[in-house]
Amino acid sequence: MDSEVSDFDQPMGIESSLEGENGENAPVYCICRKPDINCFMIGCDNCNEWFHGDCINVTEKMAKAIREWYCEKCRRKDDSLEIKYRPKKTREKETEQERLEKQRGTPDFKTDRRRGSRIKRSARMCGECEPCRRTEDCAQCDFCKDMKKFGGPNKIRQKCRLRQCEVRARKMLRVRDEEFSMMKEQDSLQRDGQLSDDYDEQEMELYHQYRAAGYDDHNMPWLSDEEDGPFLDPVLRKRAVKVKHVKRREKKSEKKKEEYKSRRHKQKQKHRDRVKHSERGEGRDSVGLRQCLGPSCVEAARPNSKYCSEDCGMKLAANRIYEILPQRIQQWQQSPCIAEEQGKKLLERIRREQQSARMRLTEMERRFHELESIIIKAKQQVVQQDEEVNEGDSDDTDLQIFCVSCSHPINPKVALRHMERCYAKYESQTSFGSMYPTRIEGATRLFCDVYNPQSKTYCKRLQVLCPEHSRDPKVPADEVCGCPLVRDVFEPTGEFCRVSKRKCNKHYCWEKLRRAEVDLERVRVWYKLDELFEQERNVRTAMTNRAGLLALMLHQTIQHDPLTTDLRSSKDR
DNA sequence: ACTAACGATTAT
DNA sequence: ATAATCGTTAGT
Repeated sequence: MDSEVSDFDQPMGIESSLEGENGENAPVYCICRKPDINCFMIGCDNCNEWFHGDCINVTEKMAKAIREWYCEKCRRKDDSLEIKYRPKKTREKETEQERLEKQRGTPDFKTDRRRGSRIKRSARMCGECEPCRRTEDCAQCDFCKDMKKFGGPNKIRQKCRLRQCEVRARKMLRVRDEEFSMMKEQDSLQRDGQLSDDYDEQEMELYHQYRAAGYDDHNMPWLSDEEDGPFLDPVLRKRAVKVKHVKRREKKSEKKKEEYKSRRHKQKQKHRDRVKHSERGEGRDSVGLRQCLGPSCVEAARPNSKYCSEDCGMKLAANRIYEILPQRIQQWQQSPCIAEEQGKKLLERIRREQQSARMRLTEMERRFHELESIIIKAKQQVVQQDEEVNEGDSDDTDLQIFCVSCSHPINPKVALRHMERCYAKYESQTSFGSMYPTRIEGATRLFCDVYNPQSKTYCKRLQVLCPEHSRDPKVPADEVCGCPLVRDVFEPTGEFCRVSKRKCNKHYCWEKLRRAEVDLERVRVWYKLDELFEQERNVRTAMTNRAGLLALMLHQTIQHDPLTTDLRSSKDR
């Protein structure tokens, strides 16, 4: 939601008084053009202006139900803009507006796709500053490193420092002072670098680490590049990490000392830091141009690159592959691959399951046809006029039944009929759709698949029991019920119920239910098959990738102890 | 005053 | 169901 209670809404605490400096050049808002922000405000999703709830008669409570809000001016200018409300789940009572929306049809069926095109605004996001506009996490700040996606423990759970709003995020969450200068520098480095796109921040960071660890590319040209991480000797790599940690600690103690000094002094220090960083990071490159690392190339490298051209980079990469790959392939073939064995076993199992699923499918198709022929046969029966079925009817009359859908008391005689209709009534009020039509080859009559242009979805109920898109056909007066009669619940007698279909309360809609039973099972089998196919595909991809170029280049199997080639101990198997 | 941690809420 | 990220709090 784009409306919000501003963080100044609460009584001034320590924190907000600290942040008060943000309001120094207080901007004005709303139709009243006053700088007041100590009350509930709502932002226009078109012009981004903020409005006081009181000035435009929108309460905080109303705003809770609003998903997109547009000010009057914008709405007057552009007719297509209308305030959108969120569909309510277990929220408080429906608002008047919401109900209107509902009556107009299925209100929210994935029609709202404005995310991404617009920056969201909230209590902690002004939506306008650079950090708010940023969409990528920097992957290097402490918050990023904490994130699961960057392999962190997810303990801090704050968003990337570079994405903390300049205006509204808490100060302590924004970019830290001592890191700020470095990041800024990197930013500008990237901006005027010719190959700026090839260097993202992560790579820059790696680059810095690498420099910090004291390697010199010229001694080890093979190990000089960004993507070389995995090739580093583990010992060397460890040392690199250590160096980095030391640096961290130094930084910390430096900061502690500084806390005793004046603020002014601190800023001076910051400046010095910046100079220091730039010297270390870039100084040499900008003065003496480096030579391109391309094989036998004598050109100068392009700024921010190690090569004079893409071509040289590619050549070097190709050479690298020629050099390393044959050795890797040999290594690969030397040791048995357990994952490969397991994969094969898994594939076998999957295939067996596929086999049985297919058999089950044929069986279900057979039953499908069988049922259809039974139904055809049943229709040929003649209604038996005289025998008005009244077994047990008399003593049922004082029994009371309540409909499971509407909870009204109903006559047991018509209970089935009523409940079926009642259920259909409610069921047809909801939609059950998917974006895609069903495409199953060789399958007849499974899903309803009626297209709903409003929600752009296809109905995914079973066709035979979709009350929304198919009415039960009107029963002609002379039609027979025709339900196959059974003995002991399951054993068919070969006879059919010969009561008039309109009058038979016992077997109401029996064809529909029997068809649904079969179809449901067919759907299940199809799902199972689908799942198995996917599994098979996954296993296959894994197996192909395992000995693929990339994997061979990136990983290798090290046999730490030649005596135990196969690390599986006997008890494992 | 500050940070790490974490439950809770919201978005996807 | 999971990811993102907010507000709160205990600990330093």
